[in-house]
Amino acid sequence: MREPNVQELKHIFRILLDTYGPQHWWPASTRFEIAIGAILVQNTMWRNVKISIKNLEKAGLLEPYRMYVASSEKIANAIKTSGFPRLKTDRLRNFLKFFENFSFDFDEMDKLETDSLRKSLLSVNGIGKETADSLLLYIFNRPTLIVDAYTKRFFLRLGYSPLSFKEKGKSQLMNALKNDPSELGEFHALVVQHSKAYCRTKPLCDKCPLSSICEFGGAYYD
DNA sequence: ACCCAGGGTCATA
DNA sequence: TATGACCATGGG
Repeated sequence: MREPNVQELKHIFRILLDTYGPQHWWPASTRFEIAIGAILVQNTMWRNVKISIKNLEKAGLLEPYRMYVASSEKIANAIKTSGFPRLKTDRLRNFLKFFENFSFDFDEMDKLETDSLRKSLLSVNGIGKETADSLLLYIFNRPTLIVDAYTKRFFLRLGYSPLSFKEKGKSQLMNALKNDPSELGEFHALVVQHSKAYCRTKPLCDKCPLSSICEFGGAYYD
């Protein structure tokens, strides 16, 4: 077991990009919509989140202050298709309460340094590491490597050690992607796309575009 | 009928 | 630090 070097990482990124093309993440028309979607998509398929967002739109709640003053019941009803409706309603409200400290203005949040912005986001009950990093990357355009279950499995399947996505490996990967938020955002989206297609818990290694460098033999899962 | 999804929190050891 | 229960709907 070893860690990937910069050349290998660049190669992997190139294959993914050539195979799947740009993923155009995060799919949303406003920054507020990204924040809402990031909370709703927790342990949930994006397809069901889209329905919830449409429902919020129809209910006139897809706007910070409108959602802020809306009843929990109204919100929960709109986001039902995303699962955990009561839990996620609380999380949305927690975020809005936090957002109020910045006058419901993302530009105000953007004034924080990345480290303190990340800590601030993590202080919200319902925003964990992955959600915080998604917001950092896709709302605030900060260079961030998002490490989710897919990412971990992705590197493990390729034969790399778990260190690949701890601090040291993260900076290595970020270097390979030039610390560029645009490329980092693309990479995460590509890993998710690739995982859906070939690298689920039950892998589909036939015709996998990474088969030439993947050491996964199908003998174990995760 | 069973398993999983673009997680996070909290209690427990 | 590291598991496990829990949150709940929709699709394969």
